[in-house]
Amino acid sequence: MDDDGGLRRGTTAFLLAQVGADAAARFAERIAELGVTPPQAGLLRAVAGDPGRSQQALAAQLGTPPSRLVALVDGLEDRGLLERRRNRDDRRLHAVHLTDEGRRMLRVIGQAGRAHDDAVLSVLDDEERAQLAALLARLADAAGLPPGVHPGYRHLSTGR
Amino acid sequence: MDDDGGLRRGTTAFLLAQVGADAAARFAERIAELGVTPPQAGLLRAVAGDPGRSQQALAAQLGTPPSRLVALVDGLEDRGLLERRRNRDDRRLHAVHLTDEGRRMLRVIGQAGRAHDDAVLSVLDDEERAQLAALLARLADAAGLPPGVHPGYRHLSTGR
DNA sequence: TATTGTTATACTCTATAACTATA
DNA sequence: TATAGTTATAGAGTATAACAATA
Repeated sequence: MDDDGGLRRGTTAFLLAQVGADAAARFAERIAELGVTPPQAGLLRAVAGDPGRSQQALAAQLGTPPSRLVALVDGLEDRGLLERRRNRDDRRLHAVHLTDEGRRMLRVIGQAGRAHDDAVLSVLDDEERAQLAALLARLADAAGLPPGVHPGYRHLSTGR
Repeated sequence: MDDDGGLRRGTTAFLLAQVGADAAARFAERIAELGVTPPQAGLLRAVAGDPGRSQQALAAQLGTPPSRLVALVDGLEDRGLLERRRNRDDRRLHAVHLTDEGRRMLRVIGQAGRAHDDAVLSVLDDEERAQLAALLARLADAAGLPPGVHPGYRHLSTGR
C-alpha cells in the first residue's frame, strides 16, 4: 500500500507547498508563451471583475504597494491590454479598464488555466477532483485567503 | 451547500497554488523566529538525510546552482549548524556535515513543522487529513516531484 | 492638509560566468 | 584538461520613501 500516513513525503503542509509551487511554476510557463506573467494575469482578472476602479483600490484588493501596481499597469498599458481613463470630477483618479485586446487575452488566459488545471489533476478521477477542490476551499476559507488573489502579491516585510 | 464545483474560488490548480503559497509563507514566518529561512531548513534536512556528501551532490539533489549552495552552506557554517570537512584523498571535495547544534536545530525545525502542519490543517478531521495527504501525494508523484525538495530550489531560467 | 498616482532608490534573491585549487 | 568549489557580476522583482498633481 505504501501508505505511511503521508510522511514519506514530509508533512501534508509541506506537500501542499511543494505541489502548489510546482503548479504555479507550470502555469507561469504556460502563459509565458502568451507573453504574460502570473502577476499580470492576476491584475487583468482583478480589473475584469470590477472595471473602472482606481489603482489604489486595485492595490488594496491585491495586497500590493501602489508603486508596484503602477509598474504592472504600465506594462499592460504598453501592451494595449489595459487603459487608464482619467476621472473628470477628480483628476487624481485613474480608472483602469480592459481594452478589447485585454478582454481577448483574458479569455485565452482562461483557456490556458483550464488546460493547466486539467494537466495538474490528470491522475485524479472526477470524484477525487471534487474532493480535493472541497478540501482546499475549506483550507482557503480557514486561512482567510481572498478568492482569486495569489499570496504572491502580498508584501512580506510589513506583514501585510 | 455553497458548492459550485470549486469554481467560486477559481480552478483547483489555482487554489492549490494559493493555499500552498500561504502555507509556505506561514512556515517561513514560524521558522524566522529560529533565525532560519526555508532554503536553509531544506539544506539542513538534505544534509541530515545523507551526511558527508559534496556540495555538488547537494546542489544536484536540490536542483540549485553550486554557487547558490556555497552561499547557503556559508551562512549555516557561520551559524555553527554545518561544517565542511575536507577530503584528504581528493582535496577538492568538501564533505558537508551537521554539527551537534545543527542536529538540535533540525529537531526544533521539525517540531515547528509539525505544529505548522497542525495549524494549516486545523479545520479538517483525521479522515479528511488522510484523504488530502493521499491526493497530494499522488499529484506529487505524477508531477515527478522529489520527496522533501521544494521547487523553490529549482532555477527557472534554464528550465531545470 | 490629505490623497492619488508616480518616480527614485535600495534591497533581496538568484543565476551566469569567470576564476582558483586540485586532480 | 577536467572537476569541485568559490567569487564577481548582473539581472529580476519588489518594497520604501520622496515627490508632483490635484483636491
